[in-house]
Amino acid sequence: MAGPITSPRGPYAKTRGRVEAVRRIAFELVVEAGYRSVTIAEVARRGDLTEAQVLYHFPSREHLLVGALEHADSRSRANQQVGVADVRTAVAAAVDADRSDPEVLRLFAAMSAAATDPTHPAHEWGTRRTRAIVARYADLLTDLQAQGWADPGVDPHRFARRFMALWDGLQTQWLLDPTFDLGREVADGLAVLAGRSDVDGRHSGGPAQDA
Amino acid sequence: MAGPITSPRGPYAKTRGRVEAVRRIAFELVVEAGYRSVTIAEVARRGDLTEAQVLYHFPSREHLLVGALEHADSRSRANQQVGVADVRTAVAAAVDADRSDPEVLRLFAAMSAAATDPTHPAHEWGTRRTRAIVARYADLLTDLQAQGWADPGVDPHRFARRFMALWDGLQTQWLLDPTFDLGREVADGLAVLAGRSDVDGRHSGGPAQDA
DNA sequence: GTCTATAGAGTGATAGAC
DNA sequence: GTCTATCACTCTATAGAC
Repeated sequence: MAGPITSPRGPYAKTRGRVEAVRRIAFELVVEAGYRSVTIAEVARRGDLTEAQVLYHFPSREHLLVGALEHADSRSRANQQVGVADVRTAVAAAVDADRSDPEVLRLFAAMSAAATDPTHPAHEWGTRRTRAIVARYADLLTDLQAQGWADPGVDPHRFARRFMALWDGLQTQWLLDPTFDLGREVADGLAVLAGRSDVDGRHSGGPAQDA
Repeated sequence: MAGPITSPRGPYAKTRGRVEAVRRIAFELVVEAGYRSVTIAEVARRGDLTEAQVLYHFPSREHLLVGALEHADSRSRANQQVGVADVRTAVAAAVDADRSDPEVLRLFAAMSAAATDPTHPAHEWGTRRTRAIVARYADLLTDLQAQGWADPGVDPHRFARRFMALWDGLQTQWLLDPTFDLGREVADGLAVLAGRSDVDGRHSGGPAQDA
């Protein structure tokens, strides 16, 4: 796993504590007021540090945002042990958990796009995240196939890519205009991509509730 | 259609020409060096304007980027009349066209995420874009159903949401790590979402060429 | 390794001239 | 309506002290 990207610069250090504290402050700022409100000056104020101190540990504002992201990752990893008992309800639950902090989702969306540039500080974070998620979803499909829920003809890796893309894309649409049931759309999308022709995307419960 | 968001402030004006020129300059900067290189100073230099002049027509850097986006939109609208003869090759062709300017795609991805915030200058652009695309894809599915290519049980509006989400998501993944065939993935994803169980996502050509 | 001091570039707000 | 002038703030790079 190789540790977080914005790690302490040296092996000694007051740094460990500082860095952790700053990450938390940045994260809280995101939750409270959105990532656009995260500024070096504001983080310094809240942490009772000078701007130069913050800047020493996080060489740029973008690094600060990556720090907030990592803090969010470590937090949600705790809640992440969803049983695979019923995947669709598990997915819906995951969506619900996310939905309570839309500003964090916004940060994820913005960083995922920015991370696309190899020179961006979030690049490594984005690469790791994508690899990890694709691997997890591929495993998920394999399980679902073993349980007879998913079509055994679907390739797990390609499924994983698609499901991740679909989830991220739906999330962005939902952040833009939260008038549809994200949990339902993600869950139904999962079923369709898993090759279940019985469940939705089709006949089932009728058209979604938005226009 | 109501005209572009970054429209001239008044009805008279040198403005029309200026604004158009600046939009073009910003767009070209994106193509050449990525959206991060778009700065008020650089645009002013290239347009032989003062920074204050640029700032008058585009009250912030973000507005400038929206301008670049609109320029891109108007450009691609020309090439956009793809026949629906063979959808999958049409999709692949669209992907190819896009792929020649990855920096523009990056701008789209970044702005789509940022537009999510109702106070962001790109919000209206994002809302319009999403509505337009969803409407277009819904029509597309209806056509494909009429032709017997797509499963008639699939709801066009929900399909449209999904396909847009999938395409956007795959594009971001591809920008991050362009080691898979984006055109193929989008085309196959379309088939799966349209309810064609014969085509891919399954048995067909074997696993994709990347790990 | 940690931090101070400083300076330069980029962003954006305002008051007022034309 | 269009633009000049000016200023305050944020970000970031650097040199060097502790």
